[in-house]
Amino acid sequence: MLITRASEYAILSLILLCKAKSPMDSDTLSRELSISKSFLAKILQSLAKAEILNSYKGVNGGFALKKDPKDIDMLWVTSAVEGKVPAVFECAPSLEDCPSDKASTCSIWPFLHKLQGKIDLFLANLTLADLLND
Amino acid sequence: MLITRASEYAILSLILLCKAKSPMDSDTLSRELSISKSFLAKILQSLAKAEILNSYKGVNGGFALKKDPKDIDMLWVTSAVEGKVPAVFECAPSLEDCPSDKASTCSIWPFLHKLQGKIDLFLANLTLADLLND
DNA sequence: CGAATCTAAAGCCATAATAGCCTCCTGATG
DNA sequence: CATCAGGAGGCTATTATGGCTTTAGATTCG
Repeated sequence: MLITRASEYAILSLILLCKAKSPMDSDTLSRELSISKSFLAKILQSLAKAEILNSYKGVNGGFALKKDPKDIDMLWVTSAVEGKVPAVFECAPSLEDCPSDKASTCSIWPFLHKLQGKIDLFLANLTLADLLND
Repeated sequence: MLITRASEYAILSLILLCKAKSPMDSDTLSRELSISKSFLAKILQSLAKAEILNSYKGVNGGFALKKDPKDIDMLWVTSAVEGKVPAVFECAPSLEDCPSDKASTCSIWPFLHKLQGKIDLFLANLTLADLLND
C-alpha cells in the first residue's frame, strides 16, 4: 500500500511519453495532465534517476522513455517514485527488523508477507505495454 | 491508487478479528497492532458502517466479523476505509464528469480506465480468506 | 428500577506527511 | 553569451495521521 498521487502522475506521464516519440518537457506534460508543474518535475527526475526515463537539457529537451514499454513494470515505477517498494507494513519485508519481541511468533507477519507478495506480483506483472495494448 | 495506511490497518485488524472468534475491542486491537488507538477506532467504525464488521457496545463489547472471510474482498475493504474506491485518477471512473473539453477525445482516459479495471479486479478477487489460507 | 461501568460513536484539535509553488543553479544548444 | 529546459532546494498549502474529550448505547450489579 502507501501508493500516492506521485505514482499516479508517473504512470500518466509514462503513457503520454510512450505515445510522443520525441522528448516532452515537464511544462508540456504538466499542462497536458493538469498537474502541478513543480511536483511533476520531481517525479520525472525520480523516473530519470531510476533509468526509466532519459532527460535532455537545453532547447527541445525534455524527457523520453529509456526502455521499451513492455520492459517497464509498475512495481519499478512505484518503487522509483515512492522511494521504496510500497510496503504493506514496515515489518513486512524483513522479519529481522521487527521491533517487537514477538518477531519469531508474530501472529500476522505470515499474512502480511503473503499480501505483500501478491501486491508485488501484480505490480511487477503489469507493464506499460499492458496498459497501452489490448 | 491513493491507498493509505488506513487500508493497511483495516486489513491487519480483519486478520486478527478473523482469528479471534469473540469480539475484540478497539483498545486491544490497537495494542496488538501497535497502532494509534483513536485512528484505529475510526477505521473500525468505517468497517462497521460498511457492514464488514459488527460492533457491540458495553461490557465485553468490541468488533467482530459480520461476514465469512471468503466473502470479504479487499476492494470492499479499501473502499469502505478510504471513503471511495481507490481511484487512479478523478476522471477515471466516469468520462462524463471529465472537466476537460477533451472528454470525448481524451488521449489517456482509455488507459486510465484499463488500469483502474485491473486494480479493481485484483482487489476484488483478493479475499480475507485468501490471505489466511494457502 | 437506577447507578456504575464498559465500550462504541462522534466531534474537535495537533502533528506529520504529502502535494504543490517559487527561485536559483546547472548543463546544453545555437 | 543568450536562451532553453532539467536539477535542486526551500517554503506553503493540503491532506493524512494521531490525540483527546464528550456523548450514547449496552451490560452488570445492588
